[in-house]
Amino acid sequence: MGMNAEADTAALRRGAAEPQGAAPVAGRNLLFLREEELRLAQDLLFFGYRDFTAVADQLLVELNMGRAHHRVLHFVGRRPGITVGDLLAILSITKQSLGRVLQPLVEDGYVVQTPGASDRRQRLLALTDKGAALERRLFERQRETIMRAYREAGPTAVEGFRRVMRGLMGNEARDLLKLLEDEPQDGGRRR
Amino acid sequence: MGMNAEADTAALRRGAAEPQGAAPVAGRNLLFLREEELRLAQDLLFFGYRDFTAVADQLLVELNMGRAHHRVLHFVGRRPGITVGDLLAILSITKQSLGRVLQPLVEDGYVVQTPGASDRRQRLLALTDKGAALERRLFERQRETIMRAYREAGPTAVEGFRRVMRGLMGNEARDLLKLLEDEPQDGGRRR
DNA sequence: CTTATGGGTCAGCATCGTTGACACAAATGC
DNA sequence: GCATTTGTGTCAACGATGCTGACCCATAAG
Repeated sequence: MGMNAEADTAALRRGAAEPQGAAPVAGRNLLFLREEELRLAQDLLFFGYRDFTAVADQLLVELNMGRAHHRVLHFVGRRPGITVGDLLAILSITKQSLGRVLQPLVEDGYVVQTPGASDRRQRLLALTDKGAALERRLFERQRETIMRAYREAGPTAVEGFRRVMRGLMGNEARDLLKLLEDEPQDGGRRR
Repeated sequence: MGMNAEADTAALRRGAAEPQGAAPVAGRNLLFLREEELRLAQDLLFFGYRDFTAVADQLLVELNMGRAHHRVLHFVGRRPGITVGDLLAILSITKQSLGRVLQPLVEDGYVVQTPGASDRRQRLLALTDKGAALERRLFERQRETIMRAYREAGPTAVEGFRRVMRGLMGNEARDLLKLLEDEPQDGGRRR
């Protein structure tokens, strides 16, 4: 299964009016770049993301929390010891917006802040047991959704999904993603 | 680098893979269903969707509109002649929330409402030329993003991406998606 | 010692989602 | 033919989550 259709036909790129209707699927050159296919991608992203987030939202409502809380729990869980600054970069929100969500999470004992060892201005974030437990409950919901989608689609499709999703990101997001994927327990974030 | 105990325990807790009891895909391992892989999926969806929507947001800000406006323009453009009720189902929001966005779009001449032929209570929605032009400008932005991702990933990956995204949706969303993919039911422009 | 940086916080505002209640015209049922 | 249901609009109030501007503190760096 060859991937990589690097050859870019300028005609297709510029959305030259492709024939609709009886488009042969056999050839599968760069047909997947037709306008209709790209519009479909918009739809897929909308519905997919909408339903993916919806499953966790149900639980959040019961806890009087919002999606913003979930995002914090998720990324702090992903990267225990993360700095506030890095978290802000990941979420792409302002300090004030984060504060409004983070503060209650700390007060309610879901997240702990500890001064950085090398830089005591930092407040390194981590989940408490309580926070980890909640994050896990939220994860279990989405896990079901993702697992079903992955299992039905199969490994090859999953690999393709990953490639496309990475491609949708900007360079900055790709770097942030690497941060999350790294194994080191306490990545030496230099400043 | 001070060691972070919480990081270690969290990492350990996450380590174990657990192949679930479903029938294995013929001859293939299910490693892509490990917890770490599923967490990665969460990250990918977050960053991917975030950056995908961000490109259009820039333009929207200049026009004093929000993402909600874009969604309406998109789906009305996808389905000219769509009823208010169907649009509500697609967006999964309330009549009131839609009204706040739709009303200005109509007043500013981006969308037109025409009484239904068979049911005159309905207000069938369609884009005006002005609306179609705006929707196209927004689309062009996202088109670049999707096109790049698709081209870099290749046809096989794109097919996989589609399969996974469909799998993430609930049944209801899948039905709605079919509605959008159906042959255009006339009612307006098509480039 | 001075300045830059990581982080917090107050005040106010915008967007976009919610519920509840009510209005009205047209379709539909009996 | 009248009662009910349905499709849509709308008012009022509230909640979650973004934003900007301004200012503070503690610590790091030069």
